[in-house]
Amino acid sequence: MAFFIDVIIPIPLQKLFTYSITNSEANFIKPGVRVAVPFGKSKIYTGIVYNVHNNAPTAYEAKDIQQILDETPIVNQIQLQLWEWISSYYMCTLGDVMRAALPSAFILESETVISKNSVKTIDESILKDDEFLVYEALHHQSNLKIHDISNILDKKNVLTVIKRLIEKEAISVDEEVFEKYKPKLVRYVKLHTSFTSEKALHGLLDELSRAPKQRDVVMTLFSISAKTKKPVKVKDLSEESGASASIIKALVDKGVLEEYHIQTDRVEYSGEDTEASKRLNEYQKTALGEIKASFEKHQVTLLHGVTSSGKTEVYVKLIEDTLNEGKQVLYLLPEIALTTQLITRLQNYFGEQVAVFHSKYSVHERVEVWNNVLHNSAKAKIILGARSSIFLPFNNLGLIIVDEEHEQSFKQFDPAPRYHARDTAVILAYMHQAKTLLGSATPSLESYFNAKQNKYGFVEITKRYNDVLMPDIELVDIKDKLKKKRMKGHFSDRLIEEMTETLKDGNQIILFQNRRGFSPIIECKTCGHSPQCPNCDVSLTYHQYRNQLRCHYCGYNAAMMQDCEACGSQDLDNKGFGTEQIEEEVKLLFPEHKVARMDLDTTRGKYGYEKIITALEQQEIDILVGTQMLTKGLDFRHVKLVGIMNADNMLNFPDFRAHERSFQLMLQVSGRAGRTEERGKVLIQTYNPYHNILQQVSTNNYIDMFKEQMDDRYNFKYPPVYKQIKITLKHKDYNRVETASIWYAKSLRQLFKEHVLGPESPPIARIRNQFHKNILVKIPKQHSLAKTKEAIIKINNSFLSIKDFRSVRVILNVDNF
DNA sequence: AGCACGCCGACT
DNA sequence: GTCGGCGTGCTC
Repeated sequence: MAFFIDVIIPIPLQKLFTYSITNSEANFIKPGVRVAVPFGKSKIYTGIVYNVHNNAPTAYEAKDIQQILDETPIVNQIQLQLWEWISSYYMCTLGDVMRAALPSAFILESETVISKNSVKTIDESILKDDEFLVYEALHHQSNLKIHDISNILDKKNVLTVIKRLIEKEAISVDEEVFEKYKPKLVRYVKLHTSFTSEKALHGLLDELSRAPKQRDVVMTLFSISAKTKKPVKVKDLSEESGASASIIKALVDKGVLEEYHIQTDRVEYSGEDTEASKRLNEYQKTALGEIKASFEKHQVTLLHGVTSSGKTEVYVKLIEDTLNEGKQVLYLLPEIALTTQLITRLQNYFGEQVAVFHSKYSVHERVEVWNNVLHNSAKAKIILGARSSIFLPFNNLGLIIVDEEHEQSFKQFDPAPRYHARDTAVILAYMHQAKTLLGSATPSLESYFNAKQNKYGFVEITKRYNDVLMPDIELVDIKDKLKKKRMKGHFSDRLIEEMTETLKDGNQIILFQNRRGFSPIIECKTCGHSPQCPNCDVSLTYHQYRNQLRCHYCGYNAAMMQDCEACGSQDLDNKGFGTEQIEEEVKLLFPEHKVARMDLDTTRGKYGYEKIITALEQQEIDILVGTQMLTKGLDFRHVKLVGIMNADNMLNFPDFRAHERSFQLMLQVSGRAGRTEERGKVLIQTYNPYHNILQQVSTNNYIDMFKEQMDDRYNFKYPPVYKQIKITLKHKDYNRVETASIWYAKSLRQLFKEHVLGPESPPIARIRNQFHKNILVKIPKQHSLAKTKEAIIKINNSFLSIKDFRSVRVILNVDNF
């Protein structure tokens, strides 16, 4: 009987591809195994086996696979099921999901390798200039990659040159697949077995008496292995004995020492013994009990605990319980909250059972975590990770914790799969028959709504840890202050007053400004012109630290000009303000205090973020100015004052969630104030202190905010009352997207009537020279989401069959919030 | 997504 | 006249 496999290929194509395999391969191959398959004319891709069957395709001849890459599946059945769910719910291909799910080191791709034709030498005079350049390069290097050749010739289209060279039989090409992951090997040494007897050993030491350095090394080796009773690393031996690598090598060459390698993990925890988890206070204990009770009835439970209420301790207890049942735990956090602080805290409790998985890890490290989870290793019982860790190969999951559940960064916007990690986690937990705990001080409306609807269980902690009071929040009317001339730059007299007071007591201050850059916009005072990005429809932002103008959308940058490009006037003005300018102003106001800034620019690099945090922790910084980043993961005892420089720019953001987000953001930032006995103080500067959201923030009234926002969501048919799908069309020609989007919206409207909004140009209509158009489909709760998606896919297919529209890129975004 | 094939403008 | 631009179609 003939055997075939359906394979997922990591390209955005809807279909699976069928390959033929031999009978003996069929014994080996199981779903979830990687195979290398030929695809198209010359490429070789890594595919994941989806299933094995005997149905020969009728319309075409199935190709043979090139090789099997794994002995056992690296992806399990539950994962394949989850991939399936993501691809159908978020309207993307399985290939898209595969690309996002697997560490890139698992996805091998072939590369074309060019080498000189060794069989015959050719007459160089028949070669053209560019051909000769390549041919000559092959004299120095045995083989070249496509990439190397484009460097040599300094152009991108090199395929024609290569083709001509093949015709002239000067070169040959090969497709090679490279294994990207290499296990890390550590060198160890031991005494050669011929010296194990007492007598041989004495002989050896005598012999070495004339080589004291070498003798030392051998003696050190003895003492280390006697002390640790473990294999001895070359590195340790050389450090301990002070001997250079060459001395050790001489001993190995002599046959005195024997060298061997052991594969080790790159990520290893070598901390102190685990400490017992803390005892919970009364409120935490009650909450824990309630969560457990809630899990009896609900698969998902929402934990609403005010900032600093000690949610983490409650999580720790739940994790302990789950580990005792012998199950794995996934602890999801937004990327920026994954700080060393939290990692160390959990490692103190659970030691090496904690594995961390996030984007700053190298591909190698990720493969190791993946394998540890796959083999249910003791090193990966608890996974602490950002959104992509939902893709790890869990086989025995008992609990998923989604901390800071309201965070927007759980949703992936680009590229596909545009999944929401919190919602996907709920599905994943369901597939494992596991429980999900969502935690937040400011839950998202949708989660709170689900809890209200009794879809989720609900538990609250209303008191802060150690009964610390909630910070005192004061609104400062800067419109009034401005009128009364009580503003110094962007600082009101109230804020300066509180800052002075705080600094006098030796406490720290955090200033929050929701915008980066020095002053986003440069404007000519004479003609009103402001420099624009050539690729996007935005004004360029001024960045003082490099004295340049930058575009936040495409990365374009230019040197800051001296005079206006339009009229030549030298009178240029800064409009708006960002973190850099606040930092400058603070330095002028409080010259004797240490000021630092935390935003995307200052936290680049692997440890940029940690450095600032440590400095603040050790009180090397008195005043920290920053953006969003400040809201997460910081837990400092000496921050007493938090200043929100301008509440209005977030409230006025054109998005249906702007109010909800502002509320969450302001409360989260406020939560940074006064985490110990002393009560913290928060000042919010605004032009509109009577704004409902600000009133709700200042009274910490989540319920009111929820009710009022939900009314709006009902009235304007927004989530969580309605579901929504956003369709974005992109093209470099404005007229093309325009007509295309009108066509698309019209087709949608025939089916969904008034539930279709748009097409509309987004506030920034052009990004990277592509014009955008948005169409929004709102789906009432009683409508079937699946049917709606089917209909959209149908419309999308007819859209793509129209010749004029084929070049328009369509992006479908389910739950685009 | 790649990559080959095929048809039109700007250069030796 | 060729080189190289990118619109179009296909991939088991």
